[in-house]
Amino acid sequence: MTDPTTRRVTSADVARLAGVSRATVSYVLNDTPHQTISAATRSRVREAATSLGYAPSAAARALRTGRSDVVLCLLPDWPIGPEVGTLLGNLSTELARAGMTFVAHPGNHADRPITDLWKAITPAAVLAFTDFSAAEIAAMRAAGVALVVGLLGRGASPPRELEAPQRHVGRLQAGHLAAAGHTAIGYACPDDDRVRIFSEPRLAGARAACAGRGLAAPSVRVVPLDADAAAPAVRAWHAEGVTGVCAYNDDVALAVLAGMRRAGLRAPADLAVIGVDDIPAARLAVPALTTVTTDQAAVAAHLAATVLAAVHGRAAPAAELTGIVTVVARASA
Amino acid sequence: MTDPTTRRVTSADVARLAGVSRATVSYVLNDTPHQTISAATRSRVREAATSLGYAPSAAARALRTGRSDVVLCLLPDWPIGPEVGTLLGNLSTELARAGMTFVAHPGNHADRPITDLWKAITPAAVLAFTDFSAAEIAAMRAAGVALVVGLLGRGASPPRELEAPQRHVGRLQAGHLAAAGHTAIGYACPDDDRVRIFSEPRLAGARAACAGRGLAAPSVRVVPLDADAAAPAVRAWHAEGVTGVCAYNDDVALAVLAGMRRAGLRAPADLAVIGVDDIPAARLAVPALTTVTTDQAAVAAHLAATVLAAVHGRAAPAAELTGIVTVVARASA
DNA sequence: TTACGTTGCTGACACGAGCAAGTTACACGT
DNA sequence: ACGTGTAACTTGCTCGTGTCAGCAACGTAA
Repeated sequence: MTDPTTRRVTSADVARLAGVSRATVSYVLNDTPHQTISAATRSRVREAATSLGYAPSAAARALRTGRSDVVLCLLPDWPIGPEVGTLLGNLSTELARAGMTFVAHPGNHADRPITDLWKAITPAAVLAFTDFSAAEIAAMRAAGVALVVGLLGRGASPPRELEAPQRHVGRLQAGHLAAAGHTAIGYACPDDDRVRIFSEPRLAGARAACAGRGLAAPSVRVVPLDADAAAPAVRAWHAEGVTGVCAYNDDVALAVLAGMRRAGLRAPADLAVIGVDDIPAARLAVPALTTVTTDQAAVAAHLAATVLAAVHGRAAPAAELTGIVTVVARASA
Repeated sequence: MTDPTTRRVTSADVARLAGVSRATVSYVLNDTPHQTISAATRSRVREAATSLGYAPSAAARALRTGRSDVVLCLLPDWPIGPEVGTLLGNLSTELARAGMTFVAHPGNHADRPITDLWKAITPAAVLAFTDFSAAEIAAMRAAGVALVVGLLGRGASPPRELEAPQRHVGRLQAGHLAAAGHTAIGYACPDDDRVRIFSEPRLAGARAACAGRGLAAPSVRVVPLDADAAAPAVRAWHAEGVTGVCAYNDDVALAVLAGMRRAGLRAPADLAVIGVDDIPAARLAVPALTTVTTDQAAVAAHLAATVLAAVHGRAAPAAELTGIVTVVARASA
């Protein structure tokens, strides 16, 4: 497989074949401004490059320029769903348009200190869902990372990039239930502590929506992803008079529906349920699940703009990230 | 944000502070074998490095050594589910253990030619779900990529790494239905052509299982992820005497169940359904969905071993990748 | 005394690309 | 004839690291 005999094609090879100097090759292939190179030479160089299959060395380029055009996203250690998947895809497209390369690193920060990452890749920017410690940020700076963005984080100021839309998700859920006449509202959390970083802002948004309408704060219960385990929580809500439940996401919402079936309750008559994400299973559930969906393309565009602005030394763009969250009304609420 | 005043800490800075030469710093920090360095000097260098917060430059190291310790995975352009997510996570852990760094690039190969990738990153190996063209492979080789692995691909020889387990998925599905006494079997495909690369081997496996038992080939129908749209397909199967359906994945299986509800059929009495992936919604469905699950940790371990072997110039390990797929029997089949 | 091995370190050269500064050659204006 | 300008290049330094060859000092055996 590995073939040590075939040497790498360098710009020197191209220069030799085209009969010019290495500098000229660099100028031509990078379209360096303020350089006057004849059309004939340009095409000779281009031809030589393609005929040799020349590909510039990423390492050498990064070393020389000091920057690397790579944006690294540290993924959380819980399994990512399709929404995060599309977010990453959109982000990649958006950044590629600006000449940057987006890559994601599935995180197992327990397994491996992130510091090991910098001796493999030196990104121009790092995105992460969780917050960084001051020491981690210092380490990244030392390794040459220009920008560090924590997307979510408890009580950070200024609020993190994704904090506002996540809060709005919860606000919309509770608002939808309130608008339908529900006055006692529940909030269904997953039993996985690792998603706290997402569930906390959503719950905060739901709380705010209730407070804004003079309703009692949501009754929070943990709902495992299992019908039998979910049933007690559902019964407890019913007993305390809760008539509408906001779920952390669609999976949890489906668990609430399953628990209701076990408990002999009907949605939305006995308990209305609203989820988040609009996964395919949501529209296929019985009853079809009302949910809240986020325009991932818009989020990606905003994050990309933020990264690009910071990398180029401009101020971060202010954007309205609440209009991109919408309710998908179906039968369950 | 960007602070051009603070210069990067280099090994020369460390050397100066420790009062030794740069070479010594390199030997100490890399634990280079066959180098005799006194314990006193070693600790002086280590101390200087940590006190300065020294982090070696990934670019310079990659340039010098010619290799980069990075394994890049090109993701397909359809949204990835949690299974692929955990596969990536496990792969990352497994490779990290061997000192390699795993990153994933969400692919939109239409948007951007992959060749642009190599001028940002030069990976030691590239994994991809789709097949590469000969030209693409040549381009990667030219850019210094040691190993290229296509995980799936139609009619490739030798068969791709993931081909066998994917076929086995289909074989297990059909086998489970046959064992339950079903003799006329259907196969439910998604309406998204982009997942062909996965659905084809699975369908082939189901076909093989039917043929092996003397049954007719599965009746293939496209089932969109919508109850109303799925109902006609379900009715058609019922009309032609099909009593058991293998679905491409759990989402499609849920669509079949939803279509059955529309058509007034009951599972598993009228039509048994078996999915793939064991997503959370599967166990919460009515009836609870029987499905097939893959041990992603085992797959990750095998892929990691393959990559490591190739990078180090050893032969690829042969592994049995069929025992890691198992049926999760629930109510729907 | 001389030859030789070991310990502990340093000097210098690559790796491949970007870019500032320098060098021709030629045209133009006076 | 002579300075000036400019098109079209080239020379040479630099980025930060790994590593080979070498060098002094210090035994130690012949």
